[in-house]
Amino acid sequence: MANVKSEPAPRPSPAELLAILEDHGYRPTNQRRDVVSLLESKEVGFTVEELTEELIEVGRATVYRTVKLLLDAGVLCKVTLADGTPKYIVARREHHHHTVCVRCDTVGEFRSSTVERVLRTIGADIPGTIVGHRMEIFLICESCSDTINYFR
Amino acid sequence: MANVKSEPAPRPSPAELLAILEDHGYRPTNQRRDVVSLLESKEVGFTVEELTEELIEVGRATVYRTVKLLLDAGVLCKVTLADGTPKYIVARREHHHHTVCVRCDTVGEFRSSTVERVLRTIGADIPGTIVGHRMEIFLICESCSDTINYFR
DNA sequence: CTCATTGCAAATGGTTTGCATTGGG
DNA sequence: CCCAATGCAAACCATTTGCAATGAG
Repeated sequence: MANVKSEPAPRPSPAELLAILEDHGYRPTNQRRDVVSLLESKEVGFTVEELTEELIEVGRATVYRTVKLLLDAGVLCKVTLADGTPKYIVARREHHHHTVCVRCDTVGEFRSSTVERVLRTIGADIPGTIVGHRMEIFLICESCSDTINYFR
Repeated sequence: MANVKSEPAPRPSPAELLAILEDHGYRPTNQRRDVVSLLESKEVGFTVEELTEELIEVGRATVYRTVKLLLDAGVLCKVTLADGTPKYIVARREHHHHTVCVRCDTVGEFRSSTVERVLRTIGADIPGTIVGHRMEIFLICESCSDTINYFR
């Protein structure tokens, strides 16, 4: 218990996301507005392809460009599933890690001060200057284990 | 200190790698022999493209197929660099994590019983059944920080 | 003789880019 | 008016696949 926070934290609103882009010097165009608005409905991790399908009015390249801007701004995270395919999620926290369900690919977010502390400790034993880390926990989520799957 | 082992452990020899493939029911063909032999000279993490360039006598598809067999057999690991590009390394240990130098992309290996213990503890606080994890530590390795780089 | 393995080239998935066009500030 | 931003299609990178040819047991 404690030390692990996996409760959903408040997510930035579309307006806030747009403001973040403006802070980085990018214009709040209609296309960018459309992309960040759509993000509001994305809860579990999505692909860029999904975005482009729902945003027929925005060119694929623009969607990718906007996703990249948001990635650079730190408001989106790219998560690599166990099989290597990429998904994106809207970040709720500054620094965090991801959980990925190996059955349904749902991506979650958690942070643990214990992990951070341990990593700092470990750092002392690893040659070089540590500048960051990444961690994913693979699991079978509750709704997947609740579902008795007769076909597996 | 202690608890973190980052010293190079003995690596499987080409003959051992080939034997592992045979154990999995795959024939020790000349192409596979060539691939595993080349692995012996690979210390810091390599791309499949590098392998194909040095193995002009082996078809690209065969190199990829062999890499996949070795990946499945657990003797190769795929590591995703900070920028998303994939590299491969020959695994020295059963379960371990990777360090990646953000300057030179050199991939290292380490394991830490502390990390494993902490992850088990955290598991109790995360909903679902944990089936695995992945972790990368990004750093600036010693030779990169030793090198004063006038061009950065 | 047969089936695993190979090589080629084409297809794939995810993403980026060149370039001419558009549209806010 | 100008430059940031866009859309399109082509390029790109890592990887996979279909299929006919090969080759080892």
